Amino acid sequence: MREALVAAAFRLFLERGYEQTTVDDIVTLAGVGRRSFFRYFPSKEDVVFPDHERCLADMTAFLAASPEDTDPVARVCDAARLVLRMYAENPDFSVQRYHLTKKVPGLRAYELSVVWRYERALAEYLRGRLGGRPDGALRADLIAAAVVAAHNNALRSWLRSDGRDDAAAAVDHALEYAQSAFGSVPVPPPAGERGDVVVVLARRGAPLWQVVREVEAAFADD
Amino acid sequence: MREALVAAAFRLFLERGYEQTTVDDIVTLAGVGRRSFFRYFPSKEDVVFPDHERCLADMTAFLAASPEDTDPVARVCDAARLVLRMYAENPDFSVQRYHLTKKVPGLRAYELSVVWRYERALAEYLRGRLGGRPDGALRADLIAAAVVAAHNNALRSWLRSDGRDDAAAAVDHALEYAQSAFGSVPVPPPAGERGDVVVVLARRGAPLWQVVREVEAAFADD
DNA sequence: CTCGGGGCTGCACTGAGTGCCAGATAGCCG
DNA sequence: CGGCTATCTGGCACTCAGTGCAGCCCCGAG
Repeated sequence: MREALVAAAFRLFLERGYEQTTVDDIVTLAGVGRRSFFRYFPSKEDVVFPDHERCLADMTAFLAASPEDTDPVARVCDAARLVLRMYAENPDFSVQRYHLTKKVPGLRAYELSVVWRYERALAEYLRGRLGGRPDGALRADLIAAAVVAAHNNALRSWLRSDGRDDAAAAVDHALEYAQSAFGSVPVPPPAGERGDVVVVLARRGAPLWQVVREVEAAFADD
Repeated sequence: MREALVAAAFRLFLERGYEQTTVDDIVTLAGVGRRSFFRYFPSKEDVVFPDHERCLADMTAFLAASPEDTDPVARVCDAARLVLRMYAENPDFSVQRYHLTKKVPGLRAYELSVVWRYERALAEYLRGRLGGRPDGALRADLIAAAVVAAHNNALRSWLRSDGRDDAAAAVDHALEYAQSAFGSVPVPPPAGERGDVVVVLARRGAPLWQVVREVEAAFADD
């Protein structure tokens, strides 16, 4: 039933556009009652993202099942890879949907709210792990945002390639980048002790005052 | 006219809730025709964010007017401060709206699409400045996402305080944090030369392999 | 005074989403 | 086999957001 509705909807969306297709069109093509559509999909937009609800549940379960001693940043990166895997499971479907959401503002808005829920899930997990730290919530939000942005960047470039590029490699590269930016917030030092590796990086061209601030920030940590 | 509609709308929204208020209610209270509402606001949601369109235009103008030799990361941070200033100009209005959007999913979704447009503006500017660099687009997206997340984190904590905290100080602190994470992508070295300051930072607890990768990345830059 | 244009209004219409009830279907028990 | 219930489905009527259209008023130009 769900599958029949999704199939009918996408046929019509691709054929004559999203806004030119009414829910009545979909249900008559699928041969079911109009009321049943809204039983399976709370809104017309939901039929375009039929598996995100399940994926979000998978992600929260994955995060909830994290061992205590894993690097939380690496863990949220792995959580993001879960989403990519969902997209990669049906490349054709994902590419079609990409072209649809690219040109329909309403769908773009809906997608944003979906992405936002993923980001909140990551941020909540990170808040739990960075809770006591100074600026823990701020760090959590920043890392979640960066991980999501890296994931989306890789995902979109994969979708733009019509699913031909290597999605996993692209997302690995992008996430490594995000991880490197926040490499300063990894596994907390074993209780009681404090980690002792403190080095400073500023790439070519960084103004000196920034480097100094970095050093101060590193030591002001606790 | 706009102001009358916004005032009437907010009175009703606060009094009996957003979804319990119809557009007809608003226009009868404001004493104008229903059709005029949709002349000023393309949708019911728009009346809740009456000044974002102008603010977005201000931000794009601000970015377009950037001198060539400014640090692009600092520039987008300043652009974000523009948005905060808009919120801070009408603290009461902002706080009321915050409580409204917090509990109405439709408004939250709308807000996300507004925030997304700000983020796109920042990312586009950064892409222009980081264009040639390796992974320029990826860096641009990451920095934009982090800056927006930092701004939102500070903004929300200010809104939760009912406008009593110091918004500017909070956002400065949050943005400095975001800036420090990406301090490695500042003003490009003067044409022809290459900067020579290369140091490495890993805060306490960072695994060594990550530090090594940072060093490699720093030198693989060009 | 007349004419033309811009803003305002009312009206009628489409389409999304909801509540309600009736019919079908499947499974379970006697 | 018959009946009973729970769940799924279909149809109907309704609300409300959003749009196109046509008329209206007001105001300035000639």
